[in-house]
Amino acid sequence: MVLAFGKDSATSRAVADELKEKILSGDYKPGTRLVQDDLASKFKASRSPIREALRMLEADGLVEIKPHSGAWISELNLAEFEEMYQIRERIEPLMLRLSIPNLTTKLIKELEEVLEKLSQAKSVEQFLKLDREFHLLTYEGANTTFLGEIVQRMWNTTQPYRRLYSKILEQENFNSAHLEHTLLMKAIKRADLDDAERILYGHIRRTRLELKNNS
Amino acid sequence: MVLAFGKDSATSRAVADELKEKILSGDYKPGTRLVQDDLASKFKASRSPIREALRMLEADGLVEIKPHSGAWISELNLAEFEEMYQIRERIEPLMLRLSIPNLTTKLIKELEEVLEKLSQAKSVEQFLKLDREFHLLTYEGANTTFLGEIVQRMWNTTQPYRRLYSKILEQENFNSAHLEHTLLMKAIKRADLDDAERILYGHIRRTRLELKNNS
DNA sequence: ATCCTTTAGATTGTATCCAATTGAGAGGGG
DNA sequence: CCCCTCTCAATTGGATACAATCTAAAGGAT
Repeated sequence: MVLAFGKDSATSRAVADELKEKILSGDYKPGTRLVQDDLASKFKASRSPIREALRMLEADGLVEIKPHSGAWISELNLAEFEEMYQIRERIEPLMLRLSIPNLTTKLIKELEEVLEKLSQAKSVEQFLKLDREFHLLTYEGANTTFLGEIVQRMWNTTQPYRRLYSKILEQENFNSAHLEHTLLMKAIKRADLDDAERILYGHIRRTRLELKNNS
Repeated sequence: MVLAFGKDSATSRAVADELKEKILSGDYKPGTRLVQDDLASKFKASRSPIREALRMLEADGLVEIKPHSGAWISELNLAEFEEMYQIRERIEPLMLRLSIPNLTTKLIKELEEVLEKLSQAKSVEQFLKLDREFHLLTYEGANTTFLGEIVQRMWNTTQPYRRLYSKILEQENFNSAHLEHTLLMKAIKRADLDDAERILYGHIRRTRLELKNNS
C-alpha cells in the first residue's frame, strides 16, 4: 500500500477515494475499462482491496461491474443525463427546504463569497467548480441520512457530462444561471422555503431543457 | 422498471440475493450483526464471495459496513423513516408520470386484480405484500435507469419498518389508503398524469403524517 | 468472403493463509 | 469504587495461489 490517505486506514477506501478523484476531475474518462491487475500494480496492492474499492465506486454510481467481464467507468447517454436532472428537480428542492432553517450566518457569508466569485468566473472549468460548491453549500444545513447521499451521487455521476455539455451551451445560459443564483441567494437569506424551492426547481429544469434543445 | 433478479452464476450474487430475501421477509432483523465466517460456513463458501455480497447489500442500503469492525443489517430510526417517506413523496410521483404513458392494457388489468385483492386483505402481512405489489406495478411502464433503482431501494430499506409501524396504525388508515388507491387507479386509467401525481403525493404524505402522529 | 467453431490467453471469481485492527475484560493505580 | 491502561481472543483486511469464465483471434466449412 502506498497511499494511506482517507479517514480510515483501509487500503480499499484509499483506492476508492483516489479513483473517485480521478474520475470526477475528468482524468479518467467515462467508458474506460478498469482492469484489476493494472490498478493493483498502480496502487502497489493486491487485487483484494481493488475489488472492494470497485464495489464501493459501484455504490457511488461511478463504476459499472459486469460479472466475469470487468469494470467500466459509468457512461451516461443523453436520456440518462436527462433522467438524472429530472430526479434532481424533485429532490434537491426538498433538500434545500430541509437545509435553510439550519444555515448559520457563517455559512451564508460563505455562500455569498462563492456567489461573488461565481459571477466573475471566466473559464468553464472554474464555473463548474464554483457552481458545484455553491449548490452543495446551500444543502449544508440539511441534517439527512439518505437524501444527501443521493444528491451527491447525482452530482458525481453527471460531473464529467456537465463539463462536456457546458461547451455547447450559449453564453445566454450562464447569464440566466447567474440571475437564478442571485434570486436563490435572496430567498435563502429571508428563509423563504417555498420560494427557494420554486427557484431551484426552475433552475435545474431550465438547464435540462436547454441541454435538450441544444443537443 | 425491470426487477432484474441477477442471473449471473457468481456465488457472491447468489449469497447477496439470498440474504436480501431473508432481510426483506423479516427473517433477519435490523440491527443483527453479520459475521463473515458464520455466513461463509452457512453458505458453504469462502469469505471472499461473502465480503463481495456484503458490499452489494451495502449498495442496496440493506447493510452497513464499519471498517475493521463488521457488518450490520441497516436500522432506521423514526426520523430516518420519515426522511425516506419525504423522498418518496417527491420521486415516486415522477416515476408514475414516466410510467403511465407506457402501461399496457395487460398491465392495467393486472393492476385492477391486485387492487381487488388488496381491498379484501385481512391480515397486515397480506396488506403489505399486496400494497407493495400494487405500487411497484404502477411504475412498471417507466423506462428508467436510475429512478427505479432508487425507488426500489427505498421500498427495500423501509420494508421491515412498514411491518412494524403498520401495527400502530388505526383501521381508519387502511380505509383512507383504499380510497386513495381507487382514485389512483382511475387517474391511471384515464392517463391523467397531473392528477395521478397529486394523488400519489398525498397518499404517501398522509401515511407519513399518520405515522408521525401515532408514534 | 462470411459465418461458425475452436482454442489459447487474458481477466475475473474463489479459496486459503497471514497480518492488522478492534473491543472486551483483567489488572493496577488513583 | 471508578477509571485508565494493557493484553489477548475474535474478527476483519490483505496477499497469494488456483479455478472458472470470457474474449478475441485463427482456422475451417459453406
